[in-house]
Amino acid sequence: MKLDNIVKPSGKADLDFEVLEIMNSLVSSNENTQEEKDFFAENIAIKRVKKGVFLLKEGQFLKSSYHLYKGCIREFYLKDGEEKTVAFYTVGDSLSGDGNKLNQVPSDVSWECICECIISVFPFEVEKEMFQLFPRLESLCRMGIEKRYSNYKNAVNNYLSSSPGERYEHLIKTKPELFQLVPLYHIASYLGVKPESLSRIRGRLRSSPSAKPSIE
Amino acid sequence: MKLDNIVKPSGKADLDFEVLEIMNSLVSSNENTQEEKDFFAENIAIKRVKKGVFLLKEGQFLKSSYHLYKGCIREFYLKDGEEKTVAFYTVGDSLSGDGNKLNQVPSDVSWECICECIISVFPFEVEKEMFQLFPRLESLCRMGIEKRYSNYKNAVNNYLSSSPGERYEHLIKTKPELFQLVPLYHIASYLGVKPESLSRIRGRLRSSPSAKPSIE
DNA sequence: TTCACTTCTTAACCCAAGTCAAGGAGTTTG
DNA sequence: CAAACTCCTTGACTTGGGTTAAGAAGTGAA
Repeated sequence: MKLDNIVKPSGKADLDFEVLEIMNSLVSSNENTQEEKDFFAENIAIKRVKKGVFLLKEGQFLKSSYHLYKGCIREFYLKDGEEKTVAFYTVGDSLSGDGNKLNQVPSDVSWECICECIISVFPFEVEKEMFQLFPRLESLCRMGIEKRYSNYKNAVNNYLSSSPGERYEHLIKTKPELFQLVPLYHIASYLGVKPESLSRIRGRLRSSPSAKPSIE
Repeated sequence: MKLDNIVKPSGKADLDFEVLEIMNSLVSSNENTQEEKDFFAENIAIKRVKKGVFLLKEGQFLKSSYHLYKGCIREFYLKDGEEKTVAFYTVGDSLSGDGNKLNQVPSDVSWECICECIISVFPFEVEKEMFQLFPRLESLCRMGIEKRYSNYKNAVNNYLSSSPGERYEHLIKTKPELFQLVPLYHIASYLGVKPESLSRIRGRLRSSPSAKPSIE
């Protein structure tokens, strides 16, 4: 298991126990054979990255998949000089650039760590090698992608059939921790409105708390 | 090759030459081995279906993938009793219920043929069998899904960062044939507005033809 | 302390989409 | 033929987001 580029938590000893724990959980899974786990231990790096780091910048070629063990990452792209936030990734989420692995095209999104994160790094070449060594895993990955694709479709449909206000209420219920991590103007962008509008939405909800548009 | 449920073009002889031609193209591809082509011939059905037929209804469990050789299919779901159109599929498109193959859940979208269509039908069990017989094809399918996922993401980003008017202009440029096949209120729904609004958008574009909002 | 900077809020005004209602054009049906 | 129906358009009004501008609250620096 590679441990390069580790940013040590300030004032701690040499060993990063948080990262070590994640490594251990990786190689002690009982969904994988010993060969598979050895392969992971050999080829997957766990890294601690600082707030503000970009795992991917617009125009770059993505070379690895990432998995988030801790922290929060914002995905955005530029449109008319403005950053449009399209996703927030938190613990347990994968960032895997689905689709642009072979026919490599420059990315049109960026991935920015909005706080210190712990991630695993899984290069595409290693993935390719893994699929050759363990065809069973390619099958699992295919199903995993199909599942993510399906979830994403549902998320898009929900997004499109709700108002910015409803999206706000849904987000604050399902991911309240985001509001501690991310400035509101990023959340506004994610909800599809300008910061001023999010302010008004919050104002409206404040004055009629959780009361749906009612006939007085 | 199965040819069940064929709707014969009216007044024609027993053989449906259009369908036969598609079958021939399927088994004469030179991207596939002879074994693979035999498997296709054995397991893929080509069907001609009438306008108005539903390939999938909300609540049903999808059991097959489809590929469109001719015609047009509308995908929609119900939201507050209203049909929200989310996609139009035309020649060359695949309808493959990505994601809901194994952990089967009832569909929340419907697929309606808006005109007579010619499709291929590929049951999931057959797909599963195919993956076991020809692992090479599972690899290709995985990459295909990744590509579609990626395209879909781009489409969503474009959708979200454009106005209904821009979406209309883009659609009429890229898929003008749709406007011959589909009533405008379905297109309105697809563009994310009510029919009345689409009328006004068309009116605006009529009075200032292809002139972007200009300072006079 | 003051100044600069970031983030969020508020107000005034404009514009586009939603809503409701009416009507026209083209079908199909009796 | 008229009646019914579908699809599209138009008008008047409401609503909510965009824009611009101003300012409040918090932070950090000189």
